[in-house]
Amino acid sequence: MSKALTSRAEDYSQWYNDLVIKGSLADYSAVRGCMVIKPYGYALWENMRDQLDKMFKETGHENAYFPLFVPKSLFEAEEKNAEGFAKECAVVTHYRLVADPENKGKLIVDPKAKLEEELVIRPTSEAIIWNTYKGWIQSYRDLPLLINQWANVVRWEMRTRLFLRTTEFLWQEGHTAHATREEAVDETETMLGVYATFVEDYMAVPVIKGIKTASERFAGAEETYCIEALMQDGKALQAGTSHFLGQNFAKAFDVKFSDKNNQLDYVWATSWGVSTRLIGALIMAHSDDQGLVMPPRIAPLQVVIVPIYKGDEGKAVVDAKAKTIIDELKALGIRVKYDNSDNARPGWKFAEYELKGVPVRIAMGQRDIDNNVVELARRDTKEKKSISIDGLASYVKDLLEEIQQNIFNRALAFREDNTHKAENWDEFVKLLDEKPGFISAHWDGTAETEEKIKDLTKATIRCIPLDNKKEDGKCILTGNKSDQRVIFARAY
RNA sequence: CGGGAUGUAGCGUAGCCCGGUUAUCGCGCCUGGUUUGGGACCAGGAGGUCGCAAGUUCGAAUCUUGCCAUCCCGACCA
Repeated sequence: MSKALTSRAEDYSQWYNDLVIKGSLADYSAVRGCMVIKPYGYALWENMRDQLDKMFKETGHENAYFPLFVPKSLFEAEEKNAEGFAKECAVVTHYRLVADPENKGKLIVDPKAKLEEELVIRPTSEAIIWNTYKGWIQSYRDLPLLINQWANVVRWEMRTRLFLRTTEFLWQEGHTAHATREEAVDETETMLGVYATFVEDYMAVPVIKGIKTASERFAGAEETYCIEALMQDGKALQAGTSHFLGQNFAKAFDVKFSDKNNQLDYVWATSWGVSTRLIGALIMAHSDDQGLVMPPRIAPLQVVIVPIYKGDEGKAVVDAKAKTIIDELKALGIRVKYDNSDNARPGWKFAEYELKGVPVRIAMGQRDIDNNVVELARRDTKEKKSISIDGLASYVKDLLEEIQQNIFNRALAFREDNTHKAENWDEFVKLLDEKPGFISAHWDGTAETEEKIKDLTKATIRCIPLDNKKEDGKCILTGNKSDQRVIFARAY
């Protein structure tokens, strides 16, 4: 079986490091479960972030920034939320170190510098944001309040997984306040749509939009919407969530507004987020045995040009020709790199840029220039052909779009090939072991059954699809009546 | 935090059971040269608290104990 189909994101990273390829996506830092995002990986994140940010603004949102530290008393305010995150909070208890009197050159926490009230490092920012909103909202004229923040958060998980579950991670979290339930629900669904569009159209990863069951719901939410993606090893990955928070936070933080009739009511809330986990999704959805495959729309580099030459004079000739091509590509807004470094030979460069997933590679040498062509290689299909230099830039522009489509179609075909229906328990168990992927099956709707299935098989209900058709059937475990299928899978 | 495994150069490793000169090999790195159309070749070179600490011993990478870290499996999870 190929590496791509057996590996998780962290294996890929390890694999690149094993081969000592420069520019691998991440390294572990000294802190357990944290990651250093190297420039190439960060460039990818920036492209993702810029696109998302644009989409948030198009839907009327603004960015703001709230503090990293959350006083414990604020954190406690919304009980369910606090309870849900309590087990994984990093907590600041002191504000100073002093020299260790018993151990020269070492430092200890100064016992005299104990904080009156502990500070929780945000695992999510509802508490501090809603405490702030309290001062911002008095009237229906202040609503809706549509704010997003780009930030880092810390969740001290028992077990970490590179990209998918690091102790500290980068994300965006939107927090909105509305006058009515309907408007808040609309917002929740709108933002889920934004995520689905982004992940499908830009990351080329097909997703299923759905809602979580009660037991998988975000702590403090009334309803959790999600997008679920399928990785190449047949495991599901929750790629983004959008929560309808009801009036829970407004009540916990006492955020009320006067409506047009001067009636006082609590505001309705949503929150939604995606994180650097999406990078993991990208890696696991598209990579193959030659390395990463970057969808052109968010690829840090869309085109790399590798010159082939003999001696300094030969190099000068190719450099000059390449210059005109690069200018044309840049004029069309294409992210291009010309790698004429003398450190590595062409074959080495080919392999390296394949590992990095650069969608299009152009190789050119004297032979090509004489024929007014270049050799053009696609990362997604590994096809190579000679293309005329005339009109090359627009050809490449079209090709990038074609690659984007092809990568998405391939991932979609994979998902369809690995989505099965199970009609009874035996089929369900057999599918899980033999054809891992999404399983569409009937469930009686109870938390007990869901729990039992999880215990028996490790499969969880990923979501109840939003576009679900009603269909009479029997629960695969209990045989009780069911009126719709839900999506099961083993998940990350 | 429970069960299992592993720690030897930047990375991957041999050696450990059965203690004994200067710790093995490959990749990478440095210098010089020849090369350059799919991860080049030759020659020379640098790089090690053998995870940490204590113990046993004339002698410890190797045996013992403790600690630390990492990985896998659970519980937890964007």
